[in-house]
Amino acid sequence: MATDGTAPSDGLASVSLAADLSFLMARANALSLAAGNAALRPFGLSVRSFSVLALTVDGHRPTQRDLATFLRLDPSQVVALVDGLQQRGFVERRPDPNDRRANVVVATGEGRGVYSSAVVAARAAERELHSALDPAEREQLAALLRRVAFVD
Amino acid sequence: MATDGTAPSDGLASVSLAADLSFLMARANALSLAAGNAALRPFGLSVRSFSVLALTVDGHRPTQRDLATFLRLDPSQVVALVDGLQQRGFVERRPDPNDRRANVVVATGEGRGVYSSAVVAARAAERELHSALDPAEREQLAALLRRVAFVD
DNA sequence: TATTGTTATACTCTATAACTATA
DNA sequence: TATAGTTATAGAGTATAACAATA
Repeated sequence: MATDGTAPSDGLASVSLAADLSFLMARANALSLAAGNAALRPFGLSVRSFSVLALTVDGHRPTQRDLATFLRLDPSQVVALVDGLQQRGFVERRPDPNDRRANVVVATGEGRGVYSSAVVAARAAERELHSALDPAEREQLAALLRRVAFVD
Repeated sequence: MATDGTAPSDGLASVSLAADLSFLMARANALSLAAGNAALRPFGLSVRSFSVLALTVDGHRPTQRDLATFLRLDPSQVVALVDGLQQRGFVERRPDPNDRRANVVVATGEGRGVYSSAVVAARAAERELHSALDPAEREQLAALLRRVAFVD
């Protein structure tokens, strides 16, 4: 392709890198992240803060440490994320009755309301991004990713 | 699970977020990025700089603009990446004979040597990360990701 | 002694705007 | 008028170390 010495415009897609799982994953994730953040911005959320909110709205009462472990974040990052959500009135810190060192993070009524709207927008953006795949393929992709993401 | 009001240790895996394609992709990519960077560090490379080097070693003569477009990076980021690779003697900037504004980026002999070692380490790290999948499943994952990553 | 949340710091990554030289 | 490369800068995101309160 470029054996003639000319600069290709988009022939790069034929390079070995394009067969690289890591590269494909990075590229797909970049698109996913951008679409997710764009969809969540009107709600004052990012993919990151949405993830924290999602973990507090359906009956779980995670400590900040639980959030850090599950989201693979440093505890200091969770502090900043919970600060942001608390300032907007979406979550509250409550003392953990089982451990006086720990804070349990719970969604407020307002937080649950914002989440229920935001999750619809996020799912729509996700479907849009994966419109090249049919529902069965989407489930197949999720199953494969789950096995890679949760090897532990 | 937490309907009794106690804080779960890892029950978060049952939350709706874990079924979220974007979340799974972000998590899988984070693992992939960490493994890739660790594997490439001994060569003085990161996943990012490795990608640039890979695009210059097999006969292509991309301009910096080509690199930015294909890697979905801002041109200013490509400047910094090429600077780093050039300082290590892995690539050179050459004037583009077809456009005096543009630089063509070409790998040096040393750059090609480092790449051929680094790509082995990167592929090994990738296989290790995806050890939960058999070869057919890995190809299936790559095919699905390719269709999401290259919708264009 | 070890752990939870916190603060502080630094380093990478990302996004943006402006400038120059060419087209 | 638009494009390639560059510079500068500011904002995210990430990683690390240290500290007070508690286990």
